Amino acid sequence: MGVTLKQLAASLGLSPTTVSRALNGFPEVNAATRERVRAAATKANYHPNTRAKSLATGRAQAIGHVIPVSTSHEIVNPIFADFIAGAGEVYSRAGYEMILRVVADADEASAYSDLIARGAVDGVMVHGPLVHDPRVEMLAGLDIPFLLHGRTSNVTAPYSWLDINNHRSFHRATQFLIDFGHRRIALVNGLEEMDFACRRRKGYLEALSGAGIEPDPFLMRQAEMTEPYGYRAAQEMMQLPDPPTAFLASSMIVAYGLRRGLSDLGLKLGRDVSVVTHDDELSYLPNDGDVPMFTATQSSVREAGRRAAKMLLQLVTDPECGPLTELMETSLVLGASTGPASR
Amino acid sequence: MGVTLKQLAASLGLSPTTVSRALNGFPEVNAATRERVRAAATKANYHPNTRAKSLATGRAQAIGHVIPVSTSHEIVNPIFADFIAGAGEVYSRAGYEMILRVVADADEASAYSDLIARGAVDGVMVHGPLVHDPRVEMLAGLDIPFLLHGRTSNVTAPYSWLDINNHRSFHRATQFLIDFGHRRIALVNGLEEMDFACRRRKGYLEALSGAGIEPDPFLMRQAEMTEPYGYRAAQEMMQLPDPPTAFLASSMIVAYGLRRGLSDLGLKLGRDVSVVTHDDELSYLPNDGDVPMFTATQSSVREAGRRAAKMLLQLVTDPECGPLTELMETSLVLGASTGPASR
DNA sequence: GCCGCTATCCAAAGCGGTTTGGGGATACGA
DNA sequence: TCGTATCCCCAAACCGCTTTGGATAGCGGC
Repeated sequence: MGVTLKQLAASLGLSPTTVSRALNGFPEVNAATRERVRAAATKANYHPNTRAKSLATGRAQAIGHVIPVSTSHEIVNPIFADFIAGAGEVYSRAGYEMILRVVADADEASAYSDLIARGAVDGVMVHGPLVHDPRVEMLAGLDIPFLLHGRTSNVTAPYSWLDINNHRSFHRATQFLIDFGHRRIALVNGLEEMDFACRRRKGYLEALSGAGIEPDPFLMRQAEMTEPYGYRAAQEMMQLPDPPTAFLASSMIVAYGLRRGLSDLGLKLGRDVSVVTHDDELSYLPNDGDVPMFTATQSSVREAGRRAAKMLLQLVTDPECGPLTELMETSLVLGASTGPASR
Repeated sequence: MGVTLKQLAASLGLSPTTVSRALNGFPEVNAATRERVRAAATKANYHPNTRAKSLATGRAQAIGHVIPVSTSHEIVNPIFADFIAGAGEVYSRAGYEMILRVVADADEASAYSDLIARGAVDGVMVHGPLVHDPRVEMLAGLDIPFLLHGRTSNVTAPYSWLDINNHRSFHRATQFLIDFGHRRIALVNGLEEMDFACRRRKGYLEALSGAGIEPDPFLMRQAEMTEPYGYRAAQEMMQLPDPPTAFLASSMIVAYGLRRGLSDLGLKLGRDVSVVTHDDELSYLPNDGDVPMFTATQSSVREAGRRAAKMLLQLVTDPECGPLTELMETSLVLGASTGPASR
């Protein structure tokens, strides 16, 4: 399907060389000829074969994304969709293809090396980094640009990443609740083997200790971020002898669960109990309006995808431009879910 | 990066031909030689270059997915993530790559034809088909296998698709509510230019008319399926002079919104008001447990992704195997959100 | 008329694989 | 001893594009 460069050249009575140069904007071709070639190309709906082109140039014009699916619970992190949508926009505009691999997390390392060894991609995006993540060192030894969405904590050598300031976000959120008089503040976190969750916890703990509040293990949870997880956390923690007066949630989904759990107990958000959540600004769970439903540390994961893609493309075009890093700050927006500690 | 076939052959004192045949399991090569080649290949971490291979064979070994992003509201449909996770599994196992394009819906047609003209893919998956969808006819003229996740209604020529029985699902769900004595049943649907939403509406209307119930335009809504949309629908419809006693929602996200809207009005699901929703079984919004929260027509979109991918691969390997179609039935599971019409 | 330049174009050699069409041993039968 | 079938292996062409290294022609200057 589709005409080839050779056919196009033959139909024009020109050599493939000239046609190639005409279309790629090289100077050594007559302006009139170039126009003639261009017209014929669009008329014949000519598009250069990607595989041939990249074989000849040595550039794949593609970026690889490997999205891990935890074998244990088979959860697909809902933020991937928005992140990828953001990144995809940038790739399309730059003429890059996005190639996606969905793999069980055990096979992730091999998925990367396979992709690279086959020359299928010019760079890779690393999703969902763990606190101790072997992938970074593996990729560092593979001589290909890569960028983490997030960071990892056990790697000393510099690498490129884009992250949000999880530590500061949760420190601020916790401090905000403390300022409102809360002292029993629960943390309903994601799995703390994930780097982002670990940093959030640290921010939370630091704010508590800054206020002289002893952390209570009964008020800290970690799990995959589903709605029922939030529900159970609310229900169970509120039955403690000394229940929390405020909750800190790691995602909107969890916050919805909290809200349901609390409202089933007859408690009203912002009056009886406070909730602050992180909000990735997923398009189908908007937290806006005149007064947002939740007080939230918010940062668009879609925008993160866009920026990360731009950074990675920069690394691809100029591998020497050094490790690129960006720390996005979140904004703490006030919603209806928080209020002063009652009692 | 990575050794080439030629280098590997040279290091073994063999010709590229023999090495290629040894690795690809052709019979005309000595068993001992084959083993020697295999060992050397794994030792050198040899992986054939994808672009070269597919250029030589003429097969791209890749499937294209074009995911549209509505320019108006910039919503990324959350079911994409799970569908793609399911499809991705199948592709990896079959040695196919998944290439993804995220485009504004206006550019969608050109995204497909570009992908195909460049020879980047062997087949394409069509997402989110509309009632009147120009893409199907376009693709039919392009001589490449394609498969719709869903169906479209204005195309007479046969084509391949995998869909759930939206009509029957919503007919059953509506009938179920009618059997419980409900007569004021609201439909909180997705955008009805989408084929799935249109079929759901038809199923709903048919069940109503079968019971001699006149549909009420005030009880029917359509919009992009966000949580606040569900919330507003509940709040506003319950203020009607003759409010609904039951709701039919097109997604879990919308159902969550309904639930919040109703509970803010002091109404309890299953007792004061009934809600039935469609449930795509997204991993982070599980609707299971001893008694699921929502009565739901359910069908795993992840499984749909797996099956669709298998069908498409079948079409790719044997283009003559004719249009393939599969209609998945949903199961109606009873949850805590429904009860007999009060009063 | 010859030289050197510039402006245009082209032939051919890759890129890294697969595949066609042999070709040299070795073994076997006559 | 020769022919021939079988087993292994290889040289070379090809996939569709880019790119190197000329080649040709036109033109002004001496």
